[in-house]
Amino acid sequence: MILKIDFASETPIYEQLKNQIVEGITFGLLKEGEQLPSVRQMAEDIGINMHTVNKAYSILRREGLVIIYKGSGVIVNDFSKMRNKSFLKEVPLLIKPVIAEAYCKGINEEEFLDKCKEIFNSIYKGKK
Amino acid sequence: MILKIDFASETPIYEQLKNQIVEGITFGLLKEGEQLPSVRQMAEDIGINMHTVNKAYSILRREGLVIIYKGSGVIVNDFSKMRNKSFLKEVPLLIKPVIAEAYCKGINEEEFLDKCKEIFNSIYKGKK
DNA sequence: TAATCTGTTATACTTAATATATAACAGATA
DNA sequence: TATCTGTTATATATTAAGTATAACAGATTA
Repeated sequence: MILKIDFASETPIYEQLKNQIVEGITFGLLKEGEQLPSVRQMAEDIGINMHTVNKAYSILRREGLVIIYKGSGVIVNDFSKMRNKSFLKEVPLLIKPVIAEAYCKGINEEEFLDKCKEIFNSIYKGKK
Repeated sequence: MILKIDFASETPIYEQLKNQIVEGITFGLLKEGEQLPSVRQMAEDIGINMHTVNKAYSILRREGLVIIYKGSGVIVNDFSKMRNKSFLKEVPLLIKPVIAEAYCKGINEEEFLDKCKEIFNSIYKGKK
């Protein structure tokens, strides 16, 4: 899996890393049970500090997306069986600002939903 | 219009303020041509610094959502005629991480799109 | 005209988040 | 026994965020 960190971005490195791993899992680039590079290896590959990687991994563990075996390594959790209903309540809080800005800039409901559907379609494509 | 700032939030104050004004415009709480409180008045109302308000206002001007008259005040721009096609390209970048996380946590396409539609419906409700 | 409002700019300061750097520790593996 | 794994601790540098004061120029109003 190829990771691209934008060092000029306002988004923190650990968050970019976390997001890309989540997307890797979602879009099928990272399979269930697959092992992630060690914190040191990942840090060396990207050219960042070990602790920055560790921060991303820890967040992923807290969210249940990976399992960390102390002394062994980090593997992708079986999220197909997972169902976190509570996150459904957070979705509106996350997308409301995006929809508001989009609407102000002349983007209508159909256009917005199409973009969402495109993303879901690329998820299904990665799964087949 | 009622503004609620969460001082314990990770989201910066100026960004919360900006988002709530954008949402105010979108959901019809702020009408076109309506004047916003001055940077000093708004700062006093919320209990924050003048510069923090100014930062939010400046961002809104850069995005074309308000017009600032130096010496006079800040008014809501006529965004009904505005169409910023370039933002349509940014939408996937903004919602992709949200969809990815939602999908990992067992939320499917229908559930996600329903949340989006609910938000759009509340926009239409505010406009009628 | 003078006073007072508006946004703007400049400077200085404090706090917190981010990221790095080293080191050491305990569990797992070869 | 080495060497890998994640983890914890400590220290440091940098940057973003927020505050505090002050001054400036344009607009408004008494």
